[in-house]
Amino acid sequence: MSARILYANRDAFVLPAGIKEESKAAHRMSALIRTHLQNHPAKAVIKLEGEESDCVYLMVSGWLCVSKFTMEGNRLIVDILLSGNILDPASADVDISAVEVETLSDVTYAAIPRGTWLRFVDDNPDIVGALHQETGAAWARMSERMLRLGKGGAETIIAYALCELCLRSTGQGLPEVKEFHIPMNQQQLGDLCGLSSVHICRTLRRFERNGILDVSDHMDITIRDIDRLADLAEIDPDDLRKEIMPDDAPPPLRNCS
Amino acid sequence: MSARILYANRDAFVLPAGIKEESKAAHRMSALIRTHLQNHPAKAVIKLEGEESDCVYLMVSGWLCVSKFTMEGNRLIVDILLSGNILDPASADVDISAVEVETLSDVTYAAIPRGTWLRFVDDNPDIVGALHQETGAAWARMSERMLRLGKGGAETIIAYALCELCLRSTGQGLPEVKEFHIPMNQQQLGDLCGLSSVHICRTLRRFERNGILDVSDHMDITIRDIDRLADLAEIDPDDLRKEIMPDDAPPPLRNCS
DNA sequence: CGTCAATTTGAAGCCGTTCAAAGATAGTGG
DNA sequence: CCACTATCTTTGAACGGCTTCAAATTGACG
Repeated sequence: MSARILYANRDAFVLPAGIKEESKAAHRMSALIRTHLQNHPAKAVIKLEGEESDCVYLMVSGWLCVSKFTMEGNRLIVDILLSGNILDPASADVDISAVEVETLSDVTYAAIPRGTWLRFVDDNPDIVGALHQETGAAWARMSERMLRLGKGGAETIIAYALCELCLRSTGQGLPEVKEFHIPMNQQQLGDLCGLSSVHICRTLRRFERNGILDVSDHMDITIRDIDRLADLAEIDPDDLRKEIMPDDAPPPLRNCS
Repeated sequence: MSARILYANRDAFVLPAGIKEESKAAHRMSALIRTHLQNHPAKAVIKLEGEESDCVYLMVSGWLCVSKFTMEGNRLIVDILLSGNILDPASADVDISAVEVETLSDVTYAAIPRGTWLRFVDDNPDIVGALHQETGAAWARMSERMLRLGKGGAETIIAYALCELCLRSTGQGLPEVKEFHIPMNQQQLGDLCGLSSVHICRTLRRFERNGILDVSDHMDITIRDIDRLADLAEIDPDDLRKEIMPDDAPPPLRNCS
């Protein structure tokens, strides 16, 4: 059951497992996405918590963050969405978004009305496998982060967040990556880790002091000692990739203009 | 898009949105479940983290807990599964379970080989809507819990866990419920809340002292002041139900013998 | 150069953990 | 029926990690 979802930009195709690019399903998917394509600049709020929500989002490129708020206004970023990820912001009660959705960078996605999307899946059973796998991967990465949020100190949570974002955004294995960029500030990284921005700052500086990584120029991360970082994150670099990344996931594409 | 999944026991049926009980899909689903039905006693480990995993689980009755472990052996319960819930323990890398699955009570479920299940969904597009909604509900309730795990004090986390479990296990609205039972000890509730069992104990006793609820006989909860409990949990009882419970979810069934 | 946002650093305080030991409860066998 | 064991709950005391508040510093942009 290997499944693959591949988004390209202009010549967009979404290819479920084993579907030839020339197949009907591939062409229909491509058309569906192209019809609903949207671009948004960084720092745009796409959807508010509690707002009406009738679309499913298929990410094409860029960084999207999905968050929830406590009554005192504290935010937790529930998940980050990158190229290839799928989101239905609706709660069990359809039409009401359970989350806020916001761009972290320039973003391109297809916003497909839920009815259209479900009908499309109905009519193209070939993509069920790919869909199942993408859903599973999203669930797995939320679980991993949740584990560290619940048990696990600040160092573990932060190190893990960095590893996850590195893996997912570069599409490469951790050992290969030297540098990568995260389009978030310390406050947002704090919201992702359930920590105060102050503590993010302190911990990142400690990582630097200990020669684990360097941070420059608003979250340009240079990994200096991947082994110790992985230790702190409590991961096996290879295992984590297999757990949270769909098979054969393509490298993310540059933004479209 | 109202969808409904309904499990019955001997005369088992799973009914996606608007499907008549007499329809072909309903009969096939019923047959599929009945063929793969399994019973397990309480405290049985169904699946270990990292173990091979080739089945999708459809819960029929009982309480199942899904958990992950840190390297030091700390556990976090990632989700609780009740009647009607669906789980694929596999990570993105199929065949390897990302989680441990364990019974909290006597449990009945259908363990369906992943291939069989995906083929079944392929062949019965009518259930795609119901599946989508069930997946969304699972995601929504994980997000809610994650929010409180990240931001939010012990009182909020615990109060929320109680509200969620009450709603889901009784199938009733919070205001209507006077008493309900949770088949977990304080240690397990701690693992669900990311708190030590000691602190669970202290906080539950404080709730009692303040007249919010009573706990007797290993987690028989009697709600005394639902408004203050909901306040602590930071929920609106009605909203929460709509967010994390699928439409028209039937009340859970008693265990089968 | 001046303004605004983000980062950095210090100090004080609280919330939850850990360790340890004492009660409570259920199940077992004499 | 009582004694015995194992498991779970309860309570106390000390410790520590993270937060909060506040102020200083840096960096980006007009």
